[in-house]
Amino acid sequence: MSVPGATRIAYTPERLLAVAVEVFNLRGYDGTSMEDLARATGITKSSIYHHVRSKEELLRLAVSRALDRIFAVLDQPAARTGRAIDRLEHVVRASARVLVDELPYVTLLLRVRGNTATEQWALERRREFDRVVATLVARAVADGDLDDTVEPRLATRLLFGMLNSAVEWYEPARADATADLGAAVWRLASAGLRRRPAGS
Amino acid sequence: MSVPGATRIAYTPERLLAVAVEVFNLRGYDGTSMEDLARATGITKSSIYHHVRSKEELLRLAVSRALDRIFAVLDQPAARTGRAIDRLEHVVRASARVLVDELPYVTLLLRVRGNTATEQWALERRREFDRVVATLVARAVADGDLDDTVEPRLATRLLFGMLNSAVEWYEPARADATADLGAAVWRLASAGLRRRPAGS
DNA sequence: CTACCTACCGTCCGAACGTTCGGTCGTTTA
DNA sequence: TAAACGACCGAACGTTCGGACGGTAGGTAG
Repeated sequence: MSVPGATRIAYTPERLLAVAVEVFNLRGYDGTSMEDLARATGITKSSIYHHVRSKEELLRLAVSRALDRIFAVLDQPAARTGRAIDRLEHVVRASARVLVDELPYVTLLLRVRGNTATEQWALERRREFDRVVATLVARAVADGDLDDTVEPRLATRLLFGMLNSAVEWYEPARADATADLGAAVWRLASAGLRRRPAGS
Repeated sequence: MSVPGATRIAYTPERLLAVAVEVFNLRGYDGTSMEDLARATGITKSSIYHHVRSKEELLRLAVSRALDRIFAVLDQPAARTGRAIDRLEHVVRASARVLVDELPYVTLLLRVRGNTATEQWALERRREFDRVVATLVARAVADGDLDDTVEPRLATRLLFGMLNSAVEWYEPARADATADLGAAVWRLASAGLRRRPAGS
């Protein structure tokens, strides 16, 4: 932690995690060996075990981080008060911001398959998030703001399927038309792609 | 395992593949051992090698099947002639049908990460499909059928992100509101979820 | 100087991995 | 009836896996 100019940069669990998550996303968690991590970090396998207890702990730290940020969205004032449709819009836009800001961690979270206890816990929390959003959609339908032929659970899945697909193609480096992912998703989901016949 | 009265049902590569793909989707390809497959098939590891050359061959057979069906969509007449917007609608609906009909194979295809040569080839073919669809979207914009603020590549990714997310939640057994996945996806993508102010 | 700490390394372990091999057994063919 | 075949098995192969262990270099504190 001391900063004596040009000495070796020591690993913290945080920095180690960042490297590990990149490799996990490249090769898949199961497809990544501790040797792969050693190569990517520049330290040996045994040194990694100085910082973390196990390979699975790295996974747990990563998905916890992603889940914490995502659930924090639901606690924001704009997600808790006001008209359901506006709360929904806020959740979509804020989730998109989390996805972009924490891209590697969210990516890993969305690829979890349920092999270990950690992964099953992650899946359960994701389902919980979906349930909350589906409730929001249902209220927006009841309010008359969403088409009443919309099935809330289906709409939620398509909406977040669209948003979450970004982990497969979003490139933070490129400052292209996808500057605001949340805006693009919300626009498509609420108004559709089709050209409006007349004004507005 | 054999019951005295009944004749033994022998495995074909096809039947073996069906079982293997189910397990791959449950545990992930890298997370599945040949022992896992042996347990799931009821024959031994060595017997599996009587039918297929390697574990990777099972993956190749599976993703080939999915890719063949998906690319067949682009060759259908309705995808090759007519107004771009109608061709696009057909591609979405027909892709949805393929996704549902070949759910396990498409699921596996969409989870491929590029670890082996087989996987990289699968990724490249998927990109090719996306390119064709993006061209279709661009033409529909040029025709004035899609909003001209729509960025073709982004729209394509969101559209198919939405559709492809179905592999994570679609249950063929349940005959619920998602009877026609393609219709639901196309409806959301073209018109959006929002309630229209007045008639139509 | 000594004692101690943190970050790291080299070496090793048992288990599990994908794959191979020699062989068995019931059915089909000649 | 004898030969051939297809489907399968048990045991083992060399390799790689996640992880353990005993060290050591260098900074800091007394």
